[in-house]
Amino acid sequence: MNTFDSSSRLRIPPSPTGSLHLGTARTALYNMLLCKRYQGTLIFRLEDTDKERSKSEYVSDIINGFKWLGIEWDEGPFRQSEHSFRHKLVVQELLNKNLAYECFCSQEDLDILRAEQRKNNQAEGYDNKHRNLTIEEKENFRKLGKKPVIRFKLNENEDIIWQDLVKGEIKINTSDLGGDPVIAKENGDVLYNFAVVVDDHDARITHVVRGEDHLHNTAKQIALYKGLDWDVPIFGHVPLIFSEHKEKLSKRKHGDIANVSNYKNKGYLAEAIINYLIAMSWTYPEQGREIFSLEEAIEVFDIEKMSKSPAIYDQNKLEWFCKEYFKRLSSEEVLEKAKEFFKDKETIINFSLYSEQELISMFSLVKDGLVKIIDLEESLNFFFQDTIEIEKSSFDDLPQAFDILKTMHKLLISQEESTQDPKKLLNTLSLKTEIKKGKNLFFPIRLVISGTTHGPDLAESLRILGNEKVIKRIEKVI
RNA sequence: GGUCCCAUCGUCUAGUGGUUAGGACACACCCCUUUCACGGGUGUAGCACGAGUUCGAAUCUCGUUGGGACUACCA
Repeated sequence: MNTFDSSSRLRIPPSPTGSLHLGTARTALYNMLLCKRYQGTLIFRLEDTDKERSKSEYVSDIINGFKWLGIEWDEGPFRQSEHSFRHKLVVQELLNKNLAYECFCSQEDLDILRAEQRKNNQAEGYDNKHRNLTIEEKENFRKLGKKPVIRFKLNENEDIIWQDLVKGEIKINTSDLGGDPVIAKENGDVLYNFAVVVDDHDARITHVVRGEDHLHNTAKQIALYKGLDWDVPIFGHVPLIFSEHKEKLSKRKHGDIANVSNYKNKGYLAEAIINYLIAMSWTYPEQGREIFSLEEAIEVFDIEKMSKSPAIYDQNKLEWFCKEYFKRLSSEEVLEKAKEFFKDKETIINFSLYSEQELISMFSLVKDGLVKIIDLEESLNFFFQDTIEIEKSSFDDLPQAFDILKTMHKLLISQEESTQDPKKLLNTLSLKTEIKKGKNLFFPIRLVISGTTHGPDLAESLRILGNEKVIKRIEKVI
């Protein structure tokens, strides 16, 4: 059962009530994959019916995030708020058809009702009390200064059934939907479940692919489609991204990892994020294939092969993808990306301190194993620092450390040896000091030039740093 | 509480009635390396449980358990 073709119209409908969420990006990505594969049309719509919470800064964050990731759409961005006139018309239509009604229950009434239901172990929800208010009753409420919300009349005890693209048949009874849903607030603003139906219908959306947290909304929305006598789109509910504690990833609780801009700001590779996001819940048909481009995924992406269960966000796996992508880049490319990344940032990395050739050598030392551009500050900082801070105690477990350094200093000063032939320098040192174990020879030198025993290849590092810097650093210690 | 979804190594997954249950990440060990990495190799580790259907069940059915989502005049 493949329902997609070139007449398919899908959508990405983020809400600008927060910055771009990783899960939003992922469902957008799935929608785009499907659209591109079947040459359908992708509509971008901002769900900004909540005027209080929607902010223009979030709009640009979301759009920038999508652009950065390479998520493209065909139509839009549209704003749901632009359709408010149309929304009100449809509300009126529902009212006229007696499919919706005015409800004067106050928030307090509802709270009391819910508390009561909870106490009695009943399902919480509105009891549809105001479904059949007489004209007089309504007038009385109005005289009391009460303003109504509009509720949509759900058919009683009706099974809403649909064939979900990823979950299979799903059946939810209207009596389990928490009472007649409010479609328009007291102030006339329409609510999500209503606006989304009108907008999707007007945009001639054929497939709604979204997170499984919308499962119950879908039942409400199908009821609305039916009430309005509109064609019901095909639905697909993809699994959620979980945190390591197996709960829905949220920006409030999980901060940076849920925030797309965080990845961008730290210099992650968008291609790696995309690959990880796809691979999270879907497997490339070729056995064992994990690394694939967006273009390759578009060729073969299939929503029916989507996992049904949530994927736990795995930083290790993400970082593995990141490393794989950096490995596939040349040193020159990584250097270019770094220059671009650090361009407007305050950073220790000063590209004018070394020649282009030296920079390329430097980057080739750390390129493999790099997760994100910002990590370069840590792995490369010793090339740029004026003085290296070293804990004196670091030398404690290294016998002959000062012997090595003094010898090295002498060799360099006398120009018997040079950092430009680091292998020979190191060899001579090993012979002169009679140190066999590499660690005892290398660690003191590492400490002196970088302040740490971990880092890029020592010989190459010495060569790039050059005699002058190395001599200076040794002199600070001996 | 109610409704719905989900269930293969710690994690992501392959598997659609007959497999020594495969791969990847992570972890451990070994090799390579006069250091650090990279790379290569090996290993530890899984079908939640119980019935049923069947000659045969990770795979089909039911139940149990566990986890999650939803349950707004948010989206």
